[in-house]
Amino acid sequence: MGAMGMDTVYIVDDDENFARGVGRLIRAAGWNPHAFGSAADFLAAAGDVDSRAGCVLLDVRMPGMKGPELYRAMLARGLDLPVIFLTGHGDVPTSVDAMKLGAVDFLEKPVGGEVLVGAIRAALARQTERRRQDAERREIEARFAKLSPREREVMSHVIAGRLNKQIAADLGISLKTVKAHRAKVMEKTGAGSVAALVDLCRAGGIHAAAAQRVNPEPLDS
Amino acid sequence: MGAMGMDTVYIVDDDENFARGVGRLIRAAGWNPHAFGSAADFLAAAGDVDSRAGCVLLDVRMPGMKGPELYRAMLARGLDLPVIFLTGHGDVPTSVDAMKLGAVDFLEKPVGGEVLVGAIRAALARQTERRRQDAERREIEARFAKLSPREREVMSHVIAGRLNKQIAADLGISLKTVKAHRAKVMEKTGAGSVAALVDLCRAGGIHAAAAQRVNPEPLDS
DNA sequence: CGGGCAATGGCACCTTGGTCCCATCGAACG
DNA sequence: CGTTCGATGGGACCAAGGTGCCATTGCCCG
Repeated sequence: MGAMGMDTVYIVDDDENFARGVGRLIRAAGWNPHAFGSAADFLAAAGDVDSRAGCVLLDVRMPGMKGPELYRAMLARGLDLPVIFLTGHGDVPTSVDAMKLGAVDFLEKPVGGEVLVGAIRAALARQTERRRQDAERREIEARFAKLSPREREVMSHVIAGRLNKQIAADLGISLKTVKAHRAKVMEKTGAGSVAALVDLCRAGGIHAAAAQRVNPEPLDS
Repeated sequence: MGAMGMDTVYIVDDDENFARGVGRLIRAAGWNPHAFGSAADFLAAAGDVDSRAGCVLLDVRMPGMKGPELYRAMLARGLDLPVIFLTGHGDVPTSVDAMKLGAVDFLEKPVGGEVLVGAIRAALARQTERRRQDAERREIEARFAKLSPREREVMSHVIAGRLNKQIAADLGISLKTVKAHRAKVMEKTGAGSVAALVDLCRAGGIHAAAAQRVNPEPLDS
């Protein structure tokens, strides 16, 4: 682990002098710099850096894999740390493509300390937000993980607004059994009401199984 | 009105020759071009072009208001048509700022016909999606518009998962009255169940009024 | 092999929700 | 001034949801 709760800023650049300078700047700003001399070096260590708060500064022009290529490789393997591109001789198409890909920023060397620190701050803010949402999502999914397949099935009918008797008919089981499953669902998910259960499911990306949804025309007055 | 259901592509560029050429290209691709010689001209006509399907090609360098400035002015007045920037001599910072602002693309002149058509296609697709969501949203809000203030208040408690008797206590009214309001809500919104009502409210951006939400810890087994 | 658990279901009872009927009061509209 | 409508409420009644207690069957695991 790095020290304390400091965020780590990974640097991938073949220019050692530049990396050293940026590293000092980052440390002075209160973060933990970690430099790699090539895309390959970074990917090799990627397994260890994942899941931590941080962001990456990528040099666009490097021997071997270029910055944008590395970013694509990262996304492909689910490592989506926020990326800031740095380049000595940037051209518009490259910067536009990088931004379309989701880069936080695209800066030209030499870059002012203030600008770089600001970009890193933005990247880390993005990362923090992403992790917060992930945590929330996983917390919710942990609740559904406790449900048996049958219980999940009943739940999908409940959040579709079906009555217990309708669910019983659909599944070919008795009313009592539906009530039993339903009670289990409410207990395991911790939802205190149908409304809360629906909220939970929506937040967890779970949707109703083909239900009588909302009427297209409420009143035809 | 332009002809048929063709999408309109607005062009804001002080170079008449360029605008004419691009106009021909756009027409050949099946869209309806509409050129303006300056940002001021475009904004003057903006009231008429709003709410229609389309996108805008903005020249970055023009006498008077520049492309990015115009884009900001558009956003400020709620005119958020998708924008594609075009420039003769682009620099990286400008393109990056434009992309951060939400531009669909940032292309350098001279631009290949294929590239421009592709960018326009992407912009129009973005616009179509935005309009679809807007329409959905307005359809849902139309339902809530039919509710009286009191009914909306009761509804917010219902989607918070409160029982009728609790709502009655909260609002200081009788159980019977809550039932009456609740029935009106279900009738006017066309929601066939509490689950459907919750869905409708979430889709319409309506949230519950401070309720007993979901328990933090479902089972402490 | 016995215990635990998911899935099933019956019976009884109580709480809630939903829906008829009805009524009053006040504000807004023509 | 009468009508309409929102907000309020009562009574009766039925349907639906929720709970407790109980039982059976089948599977997996130690």
